[in-house]
Amino acid sequence: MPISQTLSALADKNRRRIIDLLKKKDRSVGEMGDKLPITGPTLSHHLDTLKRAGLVSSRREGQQIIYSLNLSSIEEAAEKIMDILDQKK
Amino acid sequence: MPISQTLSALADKNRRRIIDLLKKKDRSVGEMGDKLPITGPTLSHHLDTLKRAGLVSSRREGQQIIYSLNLSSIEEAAEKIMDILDQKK
DNA sequence: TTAATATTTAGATATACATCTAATTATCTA
DNA sequence: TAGATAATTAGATGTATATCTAAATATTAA
Repeated sequence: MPISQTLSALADKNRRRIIDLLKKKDRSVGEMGDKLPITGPTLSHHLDTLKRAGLVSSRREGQQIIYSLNLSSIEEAAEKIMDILDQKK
Repeated sequence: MPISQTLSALADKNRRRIIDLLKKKDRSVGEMGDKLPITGPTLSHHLDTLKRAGLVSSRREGQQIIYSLNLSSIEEAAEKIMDILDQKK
């Protein structure tokens, strides 16, 4: 995944709040919407951004879509970012 | 420094190239300009962005402005980003 | 003090993005 | 199958940003 895309995805506060919510457990869009100061469509847009950046995944469960953190991608992102910031590189 | 600002600053490829150049040694604007595919004014704008994000500092030496990495801020940025991505948080 | 060099600032443009309301799609249930 | 619920898509708007050329500022040197 391009690092620019990962960093842009993380640069938005509401998207970081989504990531924080998903750290605790997988959640439906509606459940996250209750905890965020944005409308459903805006939340949907942010989830799409996180998904295209590879940071989250989704699955349908009945009427709901459940999102979860993509742990391996988060790990990979952390490594790439450390590479940028590592002075000894 | 707000983490959003740090991440936005790092999200641009040319700004990451600037950081890479400054890892090796302090450099003047002109020297960096020779190594980047952008005009002087665009470079100046990126340097300003990095400076406002606290990632670089500058000093005048004669006609030239010399930029350097702000190592403590880079360290702090790395910690904050790891906090975001740390699943156990 | 005039000319040359180095960098920034001003102003313009095109693109990306965060947000909203309204409309659409998908699923479940009565 | 009709209505209710969940989520996404469409379309609009305002703001931010990456880029450029041209102009302004700061320093040095002749």
